[in-house]
Amino acid sequence: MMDLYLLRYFLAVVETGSFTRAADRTFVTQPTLSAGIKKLEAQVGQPLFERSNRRVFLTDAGTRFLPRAKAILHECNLAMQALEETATAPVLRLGVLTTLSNRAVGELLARYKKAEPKVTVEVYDGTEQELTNRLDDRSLDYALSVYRGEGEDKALPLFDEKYVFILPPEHRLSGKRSVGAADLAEDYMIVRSRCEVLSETSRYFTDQNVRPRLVYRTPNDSRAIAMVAAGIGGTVVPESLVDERVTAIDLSGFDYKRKLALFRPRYQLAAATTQLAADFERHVENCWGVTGIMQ
Amino acid sequence: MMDLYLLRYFLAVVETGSFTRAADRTFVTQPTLSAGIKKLEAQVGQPLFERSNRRVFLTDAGTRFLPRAKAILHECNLAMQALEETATAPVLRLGVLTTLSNRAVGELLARYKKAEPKVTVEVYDGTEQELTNRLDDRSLDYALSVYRGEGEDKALPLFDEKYVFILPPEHRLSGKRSVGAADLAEDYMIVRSRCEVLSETSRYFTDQNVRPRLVYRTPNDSRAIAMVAAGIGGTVVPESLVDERVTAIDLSGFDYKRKLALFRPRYQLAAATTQLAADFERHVENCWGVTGIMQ
DNA sequence: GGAAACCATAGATAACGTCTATGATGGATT
DNA sequence: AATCCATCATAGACGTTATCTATGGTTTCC
Repeated sequence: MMDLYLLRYFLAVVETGSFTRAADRTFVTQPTLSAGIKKLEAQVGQPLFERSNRRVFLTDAGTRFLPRAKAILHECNLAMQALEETATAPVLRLGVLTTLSNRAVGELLARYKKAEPKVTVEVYDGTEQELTNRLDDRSLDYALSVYRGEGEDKALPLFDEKYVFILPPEHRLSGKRSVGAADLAEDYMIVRSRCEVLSETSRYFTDQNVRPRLVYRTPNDSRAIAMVAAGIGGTVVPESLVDERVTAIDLSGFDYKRKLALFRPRYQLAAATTQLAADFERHVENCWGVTGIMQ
Repeated sequence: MMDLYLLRYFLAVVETGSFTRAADRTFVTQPTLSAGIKKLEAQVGQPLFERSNRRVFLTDAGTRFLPRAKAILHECNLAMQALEETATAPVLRLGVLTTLSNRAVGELLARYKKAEPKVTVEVYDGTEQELTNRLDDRSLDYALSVYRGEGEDKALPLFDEKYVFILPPEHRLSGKRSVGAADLAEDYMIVRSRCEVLSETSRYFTDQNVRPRLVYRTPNDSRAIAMVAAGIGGTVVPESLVDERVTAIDLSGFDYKRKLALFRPRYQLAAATTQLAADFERHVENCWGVTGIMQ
């Protein structure tokens, strides 16, 4: 495990181009800094600098490490800032799975806002794992994500939805109700890199000896749908993501579905917010309950 | 500055609920861990645990610190992983300002993909500051962001666009070409928390003694627009974000514009990628040049 | 050729992290 | 009520570490 003071030495060398100037900047002597860099290189297991003719250059490992070192120290600063901030007015911090429909989430929260105009909802995107982690580390209160059988103390089950394949409206297949993998053999595929059924989708095609050409990959579903609408290719999405800019068709034999849930806080809420939380949970259940999204 | 080994002690205490068990988990003795927690509390300047009747509870500061401590150690793990990863096939890492139109960016990249089908483009969202930081720390190659007069070595200037106010189509003002602040005095305001002209927007209304009610705040522009379309309120957006779900009107006297630019790599590209980069820059200039977005 | 600049090593030393031993406190048991 | 047990805090000892000064080795500049 590396030491933060060594990261400071490392960044000082990168910024100054010299061990001697870096030592000045970090208020130690040059031999101390030299030994510190040596120690850091031992900790990470490979050289970070190439010393050549009294000059210092980053190695490939050093270049790769540099943004990470900055991120670590940035997180440390955020940690100190978090401690310094005065407690702000309480808000509801809601995580939302990136693959959820913006429109559906917007409508859900619009209705909630009408019912509870004083509540501030902070919305955070994330992958399943990110949302789970943030619930665990208490940086989120609630999360809308995929249900995987968690107990009722952790999750309020919501509705099911299936996956469909979306295409530009002018696509030759856009009038069809359902197609097979072979129908898409010559088509372009857009990859939503955060799709829950990414590997299933891949297997669906490879099992039928079909290999659509991958032309674009993005974690941002709105961008993926925009790319479909723009005509660059098609992609698999949960049904609720379909909008009027694209055409949805079924994939024969692709029967995967996902069930959503509202994940509950993993810590004891303050007394002042338990009623607010209960109201929020009821609202979500009313709007997105097991019978589907309320129209 | 805090020490990482102390963060490990801290998390062990949180996870086990006890200094003694945390000491076991971190392979030190209980007095060592106790002193370590004391040292960490000195470093951060406030108590993180409340010791009460031989039990340990997180203080408010400790609760606030916990996700940050986890994030720091997570970044350290990412740093180590980054060093361990073998060099992957080179890609073009493009940062895109969160307030850019998904549709416009999608079309830009769709055209590029047609011209250069073999290039993998990784797209990352961020605020201006985040994109600048990531260009600086070399975790992005290019970025599409707001131009603020940077030199040609850093940025390729693109087109201008103005800001407009968007409303749900059925709004009473939606037929008008232009409105004043007073016309919106009783309306609801959605805040795109990453808008470049957030403070100017606030000042526009307060200068005219108007205080629209803030009902929703989100960093996600797609969600903000979905909320407008859902009828919850209106918001200020750059013109290119307007789509058919909403109505755009001008705000009288709100003359702010933004100029976009393609920000260039802040390091020497490898020889193998200089041609690719030049092609990409030309593509962007052709599509989003100073005359506006190519239709 | 000598001076200057810069990184690496050696040895000394103060500071540090950890140990054992023990104290203080409160709850559980008898 | 007395005793035992569990747990955190403190004290002192000690091995290790981070930093210092001194100096060596190499390269560049004048």
